[in-house]
Amino acid sequence: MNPLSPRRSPAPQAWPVPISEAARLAGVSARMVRHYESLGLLQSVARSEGGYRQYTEADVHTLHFIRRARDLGFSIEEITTLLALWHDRSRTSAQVKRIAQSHIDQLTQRIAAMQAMQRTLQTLVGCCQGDDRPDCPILDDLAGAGWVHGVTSRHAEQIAIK
Amino acid sequence: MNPLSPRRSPAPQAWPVPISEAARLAGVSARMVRHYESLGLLQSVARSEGGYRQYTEADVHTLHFIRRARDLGFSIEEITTLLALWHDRSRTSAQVKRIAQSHIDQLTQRIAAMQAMQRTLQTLVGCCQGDDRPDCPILDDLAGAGWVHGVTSRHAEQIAIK
DNA sequence: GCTTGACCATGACATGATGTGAAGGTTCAT
DNA sequence: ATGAACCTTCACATCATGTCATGGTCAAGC
Repeated sequence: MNPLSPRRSPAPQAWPVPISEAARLAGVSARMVRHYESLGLLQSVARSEGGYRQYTEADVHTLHFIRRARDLGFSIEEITTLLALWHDRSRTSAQVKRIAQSHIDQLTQRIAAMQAMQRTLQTLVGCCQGDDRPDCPILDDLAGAGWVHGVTSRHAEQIAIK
Repeated sequence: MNPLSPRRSPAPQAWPVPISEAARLAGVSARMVRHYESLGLLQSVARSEGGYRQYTEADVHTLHFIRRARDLGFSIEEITTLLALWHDRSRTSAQVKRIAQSHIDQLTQRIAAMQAMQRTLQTLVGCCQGDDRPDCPILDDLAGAGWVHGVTSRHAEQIAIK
């Protein structure tokens, strides 16, 4: 046998598969596979006599769904809902679309907040000589250019990030 | 005395001030003021006989610095460095600029990752009827449109977010 | 002086998604 | 039957922040 190949040959899948194989196929870590199960995203995983988890093709498909959703930035809570809709034959596409649109909106907000930070920083960096001298408009800003004992009123725009 | 005003009048600051006042002036929570101290961002906060922290104007200034840096998205670790540079008279503006630029670059990456998600989602949402029927390209994508038992090869572009 | 209420201190636990490590049991090819 | 590779569960760590619990302190009014 090829000494480089794992104990169970990776070739033409024989179901069910152990957790490491399920994780590999779905593109997540075994750690997260167990975690998703503990969160209820993956129901009723079969077990061997010795207590080992055994994954069916459907299980791996679900894991892959979760992976893809996470790649798109959905939270576990949102994924829970998406999975439920996926399995619900009486769902409406409007329900799914609403979740996706809401997520897009969240992304939009967070992107805007980060871009605001970026703009401010870019301005400061643009003003900084970046030489051997200690004078630095970046530190001046952080220290509060207009700081007078007591309250400041500068830095008005603070968009909430998350 | 005005029954609506707090125990200590908020008027023309008398130093030192207790933690609640320091927090209010700096725009952070008292919880975080203690936390920053435990992290070493704020050294040697004086204490009253009863053990209460007493903040000087310089302390509040430092807290305000931290607040501003956090608003710009700097991590505590970066802020630690920025504070050290702030207090280091032999610093060079190049050192500060390097940190800021590095942070801008991080922001750029994260923004790009989120925009990629957003684009993908926007495309999917644009394809979804959003009506009463169950057919939904969004779910189809998550389920893996081209999913065949075993590994998928779709969804190539995955920029690492953080 | 004693009570009262507002304030403060410390410490623990929670978040969300994930990694890491320890201690011990299982599987399977040799 | 042995040993390597794999699996199990549990606990702890991350990061910045909130909240809660328990108990001590301060200042004002009686």
